[in-house]
Amino acid sequence: MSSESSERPEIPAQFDHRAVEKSLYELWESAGAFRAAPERSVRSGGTHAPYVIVIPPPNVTAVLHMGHGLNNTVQDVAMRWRRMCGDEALWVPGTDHAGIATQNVIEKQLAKEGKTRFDVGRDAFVSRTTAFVEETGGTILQQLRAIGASADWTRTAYTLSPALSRAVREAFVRLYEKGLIYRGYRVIHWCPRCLTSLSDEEAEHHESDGKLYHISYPITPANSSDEPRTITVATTRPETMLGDVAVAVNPGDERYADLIGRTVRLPIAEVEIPIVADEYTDPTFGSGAVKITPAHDANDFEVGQRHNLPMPVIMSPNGEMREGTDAAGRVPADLVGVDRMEARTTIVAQLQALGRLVKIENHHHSIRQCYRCDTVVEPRLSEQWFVKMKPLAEPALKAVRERTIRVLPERWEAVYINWLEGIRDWNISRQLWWGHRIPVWYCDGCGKVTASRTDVTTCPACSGPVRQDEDVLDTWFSSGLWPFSTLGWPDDSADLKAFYPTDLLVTAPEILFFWVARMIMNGFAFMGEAPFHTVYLHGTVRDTNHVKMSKSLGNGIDPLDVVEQFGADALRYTVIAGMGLGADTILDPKDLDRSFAPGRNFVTKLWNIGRFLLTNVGTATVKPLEEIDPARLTASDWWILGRLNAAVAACNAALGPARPDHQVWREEQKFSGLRLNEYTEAARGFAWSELADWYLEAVKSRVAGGGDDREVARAVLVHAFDQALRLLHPIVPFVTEDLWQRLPVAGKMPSALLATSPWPIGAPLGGDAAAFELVREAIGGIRQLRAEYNVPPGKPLAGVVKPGSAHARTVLAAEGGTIERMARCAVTLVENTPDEAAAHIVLSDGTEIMLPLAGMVDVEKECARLKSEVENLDKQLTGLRARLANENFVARAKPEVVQAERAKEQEWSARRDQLAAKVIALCGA
RNA sequence: GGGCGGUUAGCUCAGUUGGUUAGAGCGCCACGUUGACAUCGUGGAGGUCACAAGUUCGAGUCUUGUACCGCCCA
Repeated sequence: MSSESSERPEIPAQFDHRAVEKSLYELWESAGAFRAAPERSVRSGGTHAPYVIVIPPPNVTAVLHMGHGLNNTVQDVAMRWRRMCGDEALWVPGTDHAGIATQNVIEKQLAKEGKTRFDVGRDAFVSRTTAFVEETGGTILQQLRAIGASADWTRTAYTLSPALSRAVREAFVRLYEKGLIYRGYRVIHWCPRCLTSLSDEEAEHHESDGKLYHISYPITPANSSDEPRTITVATTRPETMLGDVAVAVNPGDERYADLIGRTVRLPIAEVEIPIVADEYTDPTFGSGAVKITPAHDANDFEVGQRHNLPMPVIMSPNGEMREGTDAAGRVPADLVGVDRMEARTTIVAQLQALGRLVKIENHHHSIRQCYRCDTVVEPRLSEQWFVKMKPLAEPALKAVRERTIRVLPERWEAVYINWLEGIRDWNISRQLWWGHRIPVWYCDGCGKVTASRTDVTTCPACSGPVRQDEDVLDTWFSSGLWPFSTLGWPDDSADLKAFYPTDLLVTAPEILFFWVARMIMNGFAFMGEAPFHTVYLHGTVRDTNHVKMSKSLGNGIDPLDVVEQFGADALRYTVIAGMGLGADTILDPKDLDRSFAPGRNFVTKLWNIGRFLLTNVGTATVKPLEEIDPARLTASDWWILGRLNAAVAACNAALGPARPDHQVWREEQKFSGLRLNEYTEAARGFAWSELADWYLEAVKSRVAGGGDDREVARAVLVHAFDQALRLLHPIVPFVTEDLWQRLPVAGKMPSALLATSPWPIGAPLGGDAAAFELVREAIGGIRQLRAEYNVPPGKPLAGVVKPGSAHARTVLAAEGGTIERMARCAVTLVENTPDEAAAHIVLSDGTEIMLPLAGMVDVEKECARLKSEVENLDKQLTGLRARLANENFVARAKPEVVQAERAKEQEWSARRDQLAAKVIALCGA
């Protein structure tokens, strides 16, 4: 035995993720592997192309769930891939102050103490919330480390930090100065529970089975002899009738033509309101007459404006019936203070008693609910700040249409364009206390309104006292600045120069409008450039019933449980391998073992490959492949190097291109890349199905032996494994780094990390990678016969082989040992196979293998098997020949297709004849 | 009501400009521990690509329609 046998390293039998993940993460972090340096970016005179991702900032109160797990794993795969490719990779982490969500958390705390925020007051409330965030706010970022997220933590951002708050003020004031922010009275979406207005996006549509109430309003007689008449209106919200100011009919509707200009007496409220003509009224819906409630319906508001109608508000902010602006005398005493839902029941009963209720129909429609608390949204007239969106949307539309920005999967581009084309102004006022207070000051003395980057204490016009707007900005206003506010904007910072624009944005389609579109608009508005060139929208994590996972439904999976049980790598591998572009991820919260089996199994397999390889290779330094004389490489060596090249190419094709060549995506590249499942399959297939299943087996005896060939085998083996680990590192960073650290590679610095090692590059191949395919086919054939004849896998066999060519003879002679070991079958090369009772197989190149299997071969069975194979080939050949006989095919198909079909015909028919001859010899038929 | 998407193996999904006998993982069946790995190995079964019509030499792939499911918007 050589001295190296005593240098077998100790490798644990199992990869103990609990013991190593934390220390590996600390190793990366302490080495600064995730830290980006602006001076290295080519934009700042450096030599590295920057590759930047800004994290979709999780809510500061959030804890990690599978949605975060998936989202951040995708980003980390991209980051680690680009880092290894030599980019100056920057992943900016951070959190979002999440106005409504965070305020809700603190309000719930207060409720437990029997208090409301109004009891404690604004300042105390904000202090309390700030303290809460300081205490718990870093939780989710800490949790991201557990799944291996390679973010640059030195750049951790927070939307409500002083720096980012300054960016918010700058953005607000700039838009205000350009006239793109204005204040106005509108019917907005109001959440009576959160007590704030919502944007269109925050008021979500939900299908619901409601009722359509038909109510007759008595028409006021023109004179005493006038017949009593009524007009019937249809509504889903009868309680709003107290705020009715008109009945509208379509001007072309003959049924009502003579009534236009008359008035009706509104029941219950007992006020006189006009009948007006307006195109808005759909004559085919309901009765063709519609009640107009301008303060509680956005469409009615517009009708009201057109006809100069009053706009009485008949509900209080918390959704109780109450006389508000312009509503004096409209709400009867018995309804005051009654909740709007209860008021509906009461009013319907009263209408019935009055004989005014004509009928009630079932009506399927969609109603808006608050995206935070699901409360039915109340349209409500109020004064709010708005962003004028049309001018901002134009460059954002253009960018996608002209391929500066691509959205994957492709179908979301259509959704994005459709939304931007119909964009409406954005209500950015929130009647909350937690958030960026609107930087506008009012002077009650002279009426001056001042928007300012710095706090205003006295009126710039009259020096009188001023008061700041009470409201805060929509959280999405600040997150919309994220790609540049996190890099130091509005300062002309080194980071901004080096890293803006960013590259990739990874998120869920739900926030395409909320966030992605607004970042794009802001990118153009404030930076003059798109904030990123690629938007990658991934699917949703669901349970086996396809229900979205959520804490409240109890069907969630805690990623940290998964990490604890199976390791971060298993979690990552499972979600990445199973993720088609834009496809949902289905996991079973009741069976984590099964759900995460793909990842767990793969990590175990990879560990075992490494363990075997390392113990057999030993600790002595392995020569780099370049120092090995190519003439010494065997068929299996060339084969695995060829497969490696193919795997590298497949991984690159699945992942890239990383960025457009010249700012704009070429049409043919626009939707390519980021096929993470394909990438995973290519890397997995190489490591498992090729390296482990074939090469490792083929090379075993060479590595166990001694002499020069052992050096060759060690060099090829370690090279192939090293490259495999690199390909796999972005997916399973921990186990690959652990194994890679143990590789006895020559010249490797002790401080070297796989995380910052170069991504594999395919190398030109100097030998025949295909020769070994014949060996694999021979082994497969023998194994198949073994299984068919129920020959135990352990029982050695002796086979006779007639090579199909001189080349095959050479290969089989050289690799006979491999076949013997892998198929447990010694092979003897012959000129002609004897015609005796035996099991046969013919390989694609015509090589015949015969296993005598004395006493085991059932001649009848073997004949049947061979005959069925001949029949099968005949069937295939019939189709193939028909195609080739078709003049149209030969004339119109591409030449290379025809050529391939001809070659196939040759091969199949030769094989068929060979098998048919076998049948005659063996079965005499 | 408008728009978009999906329907491929028992399950979850791939399938690039139309071109071999449509793939992977999990699950299933049979056999198997010769120590890298039973979280494994070897072999295998399983699909008229939702349905109908059309274009084409050729359709899972393109066109139209139908059914069912889902998403976005009003």
